[in-house]
Amino acid sequence: MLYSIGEVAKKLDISTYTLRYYDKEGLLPFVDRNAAGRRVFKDEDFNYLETISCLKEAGLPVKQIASFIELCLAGDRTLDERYDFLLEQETDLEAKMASLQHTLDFLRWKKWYYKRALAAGTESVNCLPETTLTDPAVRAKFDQLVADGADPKQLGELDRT
Amino acid sequence: MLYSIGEVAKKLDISTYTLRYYDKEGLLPFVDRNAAGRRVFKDEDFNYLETISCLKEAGLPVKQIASFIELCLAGDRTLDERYDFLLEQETDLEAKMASLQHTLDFLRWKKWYYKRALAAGTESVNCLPETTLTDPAVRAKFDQLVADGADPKQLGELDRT
DNA sequence: ATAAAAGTTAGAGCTAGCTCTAAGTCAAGC
DNA sequence: GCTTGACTTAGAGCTAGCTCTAACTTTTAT
Repeated sequence: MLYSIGEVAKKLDISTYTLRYYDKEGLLPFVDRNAAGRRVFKDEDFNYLETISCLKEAGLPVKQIASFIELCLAGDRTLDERYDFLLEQETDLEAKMASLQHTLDFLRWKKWYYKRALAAGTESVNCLPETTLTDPAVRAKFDQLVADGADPKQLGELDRT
Repeated sequence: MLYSIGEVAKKLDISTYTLRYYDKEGLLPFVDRNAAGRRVFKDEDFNYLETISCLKEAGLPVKQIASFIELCLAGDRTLDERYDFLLEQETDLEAKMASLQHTLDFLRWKKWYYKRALAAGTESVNCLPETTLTDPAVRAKFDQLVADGADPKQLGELDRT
């Protein structure tokens, strides 16, 4: 099976502009051309496209993805380099996810903070007297609930019955 | 305690340029000025700065963060809006993390793929005969190992003794 | 045979998020 | 009193990643 750039764009739900931009940046050196100079995608190209979209999702800049694709096309002598590259991306992504988990923890603490404020009708229930500084005891209370096994997501959940 | 823009920049490990840019974009309306017009940060401002850096980490555009900060300064009448905002960010971030988990799964499958290729000395062990299409049976094997309880991270780990 | 749809290139334009420069003010140390 | 360094503003400049335009060619449908 062969596919035009428009068909590929539709399948991957991206614009033909973007695909041509990727090609220009060296992400699609594997794409063939027909006699008229039009891009012709093959079934096996979707292997590469899947890899590209994965690396993009992981947050890699286009140039780095291009150099990985280049390694792929260079044949079996770059197998170890490709493995190392993927290992590095795995490590980076694990770090990123850990960081996002902290961000999520923060959002949940703040949700609980606002749930308390809503119940009291005022944010000041969470603050030290006469200030807008968060009362460390309030934060400690939240941490304690979580340490005692409460689900941080549900702790901040509002009853809207 | 009061802090200059330079001190805050050092504490947060960002540039003073960036802090002024944030101010220009409305992220720091809470920062006071001294008689000479210089920015003066208070201890309680770090509450906001922590929130800002959390929302940035979550991937929110600066303008959206600015509108949340505006809500915060508007007082108790916006408590419910602020709660809803955080709830939405939590939902979005959960979706994002799920998507990154898929990306990580893909990287680990590819690591295993290359581990196999390295062991054989050639990528073709993973492909259908006479093609560069990944053999579905190879992929299925990996999925089976994971389904049987193997750690996808360790499956692709290389022995480098 | 011709009109519409889809492809091609080169290159301009756009947005977000910084990052820096220029010209000037202010504060601290010698 | 003078230099050094940190601050101020307005606005220019930069990069990444698209996104689109213009001018042209090819393919498809009527």
